[in-house]
Amino acid sequence: MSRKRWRTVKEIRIADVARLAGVSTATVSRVLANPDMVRSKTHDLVMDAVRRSGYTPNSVARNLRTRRTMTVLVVVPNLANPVFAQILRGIDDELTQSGYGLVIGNLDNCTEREARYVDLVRSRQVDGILLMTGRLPGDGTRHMGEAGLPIVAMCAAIPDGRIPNVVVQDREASRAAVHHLASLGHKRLGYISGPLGNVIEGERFAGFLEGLADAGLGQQDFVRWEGRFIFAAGVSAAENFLRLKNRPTGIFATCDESAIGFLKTVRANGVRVPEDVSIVGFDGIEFADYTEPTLTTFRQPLHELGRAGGHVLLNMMRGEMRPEDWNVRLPLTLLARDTTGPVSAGVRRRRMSEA
Amino acid sequence: MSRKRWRTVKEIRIADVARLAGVSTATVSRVLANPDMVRSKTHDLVMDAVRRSGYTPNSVARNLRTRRTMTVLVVVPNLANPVFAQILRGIDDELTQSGYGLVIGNLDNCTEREARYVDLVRSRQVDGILLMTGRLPGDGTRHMGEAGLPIVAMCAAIPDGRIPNVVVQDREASRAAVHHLASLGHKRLGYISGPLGNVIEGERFAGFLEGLADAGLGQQDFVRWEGRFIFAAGVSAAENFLRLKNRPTGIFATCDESAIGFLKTVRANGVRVPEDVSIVGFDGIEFADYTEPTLTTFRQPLHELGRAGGHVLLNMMRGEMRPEDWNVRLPLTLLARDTTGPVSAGVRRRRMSEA
DNA sequence: CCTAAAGATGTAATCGATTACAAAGTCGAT
DNA sequence: ATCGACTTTGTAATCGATTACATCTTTAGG
Repeated sequence: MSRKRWRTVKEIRIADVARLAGVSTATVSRVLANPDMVRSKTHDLVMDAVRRSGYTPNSVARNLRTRRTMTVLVVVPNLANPVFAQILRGIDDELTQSGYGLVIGNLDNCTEREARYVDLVRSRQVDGILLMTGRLPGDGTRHMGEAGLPIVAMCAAIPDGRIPNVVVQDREASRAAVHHLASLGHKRLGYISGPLGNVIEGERFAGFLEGLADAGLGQQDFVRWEGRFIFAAGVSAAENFLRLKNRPTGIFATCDESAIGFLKTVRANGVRVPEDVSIVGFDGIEFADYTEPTLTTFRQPLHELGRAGGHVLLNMMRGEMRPEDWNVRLPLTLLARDTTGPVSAGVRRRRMSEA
Repeated sequence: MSRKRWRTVKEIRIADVARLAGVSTATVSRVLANPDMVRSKTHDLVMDAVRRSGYTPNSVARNLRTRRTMTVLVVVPNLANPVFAQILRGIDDELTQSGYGLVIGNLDNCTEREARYVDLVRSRQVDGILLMTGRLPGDGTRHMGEAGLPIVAMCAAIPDGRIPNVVVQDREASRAAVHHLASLGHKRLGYISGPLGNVIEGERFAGFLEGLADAGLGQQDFVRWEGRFIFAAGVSAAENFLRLKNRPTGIFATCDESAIGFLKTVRANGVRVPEDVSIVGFDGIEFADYTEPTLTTFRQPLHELGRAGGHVLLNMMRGEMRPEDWNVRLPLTLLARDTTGPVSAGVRRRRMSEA
C-alpha cells in the first residue's frame, strides 16, 4: 500500500540546464529548436549540459506556448478490421516523417464514442483530423469541423463543404467486379452490402448498379443482402441464399470478411465454389489468400491511401494547400483468384429448364 | 493557396467565461472541477455562461498545471494482428470509464520505433504505460521505466523489477495443447515458434516441453520451425514439413496465423487434415473459425485481459496498488474443432513399417 | 447581538516552456 | 577609433488553466 511511489524521478527543467551551462533559458531553448541561431561554442556548452542532466523538454509546456501539439487524431470505425490497421501504418509513416504523432480514435462501430474525440479536438489536444468514419457528416463530425481544424475525409467522399477527400475508387472497382462476373457468364447476381447509410457503401452500390447497366442487366437480376462489413453478414447472406429457389450464380460482397463468411457457409452446405457460385470480395485482406479456394477480390492500396491522407493533412496544417491536391482517388487492383469461374454447364442447364 | 485559414474560430478562455458570468476565473474553474465547492446560484450562473460561450477548457494548459494528462500509452508490437485490437478494446473500456484516454504506440514489429514512444513518456505526455512488447526489457523498455511512471507488462511476464504482469497462461495452454495431441495418439510433433527471444514465445515453448514430458515424449520426438507470429511462418514451416521423410503427425503453432498458413499450404499439396496431420493453433482469432476445416485452437480472453491490464494500471496511478493485484494470469479455453483428430491407421501403419 | 467556525469567492503565483524585444557583442569599413 | 549592421544572448511577458492563500460572507451557538 505504497502511495505516491511513482514519479519520484527528479524533474529537470530548462532552467536547470541553463544554470548548468551558465546561459539563459532562452539560449537553451534556441539551441534545441534553432541550433544555427547560436554560436557553436554556446551550442556545445548547452548540449553538454543537456546530456549531463538528461534533460527532455516538457512538451505539455511547449504545446501550451506554441499552441500546437504536433499530434493528429485519426478516427477509425473499427480497429478490429485489419483494413484500418494497414491504412494506419501508411498514415503513421507519412506523419512521423514530419514529426507528427497520432492518436487513434477507435469508434468500435459505435457512434456515441465520437463524442469522446470531439472533446479531444475542442480541448486543443490535436492539430488536425483524419476522418475514416464512413457515415455522412453527423453531429460528431460537424462539431469537429466547427473547431476550425484541418480535416481530411478518408474512406468517405464527403461532398458538402470544403473537406478534402482521400479515397479509393470504390465505385469503379464495384463496377469492375460486376464486369468480371458478367464476363464469366453470370447473369443473376447477389450483392452483400455494407452498413446502409455508410458513404462507402453508397459508392460501392452505385458502382454495382453501373456494372449491371454495362452488362445489360437490370434491377430484377440481383438479390441484395444487408451487411455490416463483418463475417456474420456473409454467413446470414449465405443462409438466405441457401433457401432461395432461384439462386444467383455470382456474388459480390463489399468486403472480404463478408465474402469469406459467405464462402465458408455455402461450402459447408455442399455448394461448390466456383462451380455452383462465384464470389468476389473487396479489400484484399491478407486472409483472403488463405481461404479455400482463394478469394477473388479487389485489393485496396491501403498503405498508399494512408500516406496520401497524411500528406494532404500535412499540407493543410502547413497552410500549403493547393486545390489540385484536395481530392485523391486511388485505383484498386483485381486479384482474380479461385472463387470465380465461368457459369457451369450444370447451372446453365438447370436455369434453362426452369425457364 | 490560402495560408492560415485554419484555427480561425475564436478561442474562448476561462477569463471570457468569468467575465461573462461576473465572477473570477477561480470560481469558473471550481464550478467545472468541484461543483459542490460553490454556491448553487453561482454554479448556475457560471454554467450558463459556459453554455452561452461554448467554452471548452484547454486541456494542454490544465495538463501543465496539474502535471497530469489523463492519458496512458499502450505499446503494441503489431496493430495488424487482430489479437491486439481486441486487447485494446478491453483496455479502452476500462480506462475511459475512469476518464483516461489512450494513445497507441504501434511498433509494427520494428524495435527502433520504441524510441519514439520513449520520448512521449519522457516529455510527460502520458501518466502510465501498458507494455505489450514481448521482448525482454530492452533499452526502450528500460528508459520508460526510468521515467518513474507506473508500468504494467502485458503479454510478457517480466520477472525482473517491480513491474506487475497481466498475462494469459501461455505455458499452461501450450502444455494442454500437447496433451490434446498426445491423447489423440500423436507421438511425433511439430512446433511452429514465435520470434525467438520473445518472452511469450519462451513461455509457450516451455509449456510445449512440459507437455512432451507429461506424455512421455522427449526432445527427439519433435521438429521445431522458427516463426514470427505471421501467416508466412506457417507457410515456410509447411514447405519444410512437406520435404520431410518422417513427418510429424501433430502440429502446434504458437499463433493462429501460422497455423492457418501451415494448414493452407499442406492441404494445397494434398495432405489431408486431420487425417494425415493434426493442427492446433493459439489465440482464437475470428478467422480460425472460417478456415477449412475449422481450426482447433486456444482462445485467449483478450477483452478480459485488456480490462485487467487497464485495471491494474489505474490502481497504480491512483497509488492504490495492493500486492495481491500485482500479477494476473488468465486461463485460455480449448476450442477443439476440426483440424485435430486421432492418428489415422494409415499413418500408424506407415510409421511402423519404417521402423 | 456578538463571535468563531465554516463556507464562498477573489487575487495572484504557478506549471515549464517559447519568443518579442532589448541589450550587448562582433566585425569590417572608414 | 568610430559607426553601423549584424549576430548573439538575456530579460521578461506569455500561453490558459489550477490552486494556495487571503479576504469576505454566512451560519450557528451562546
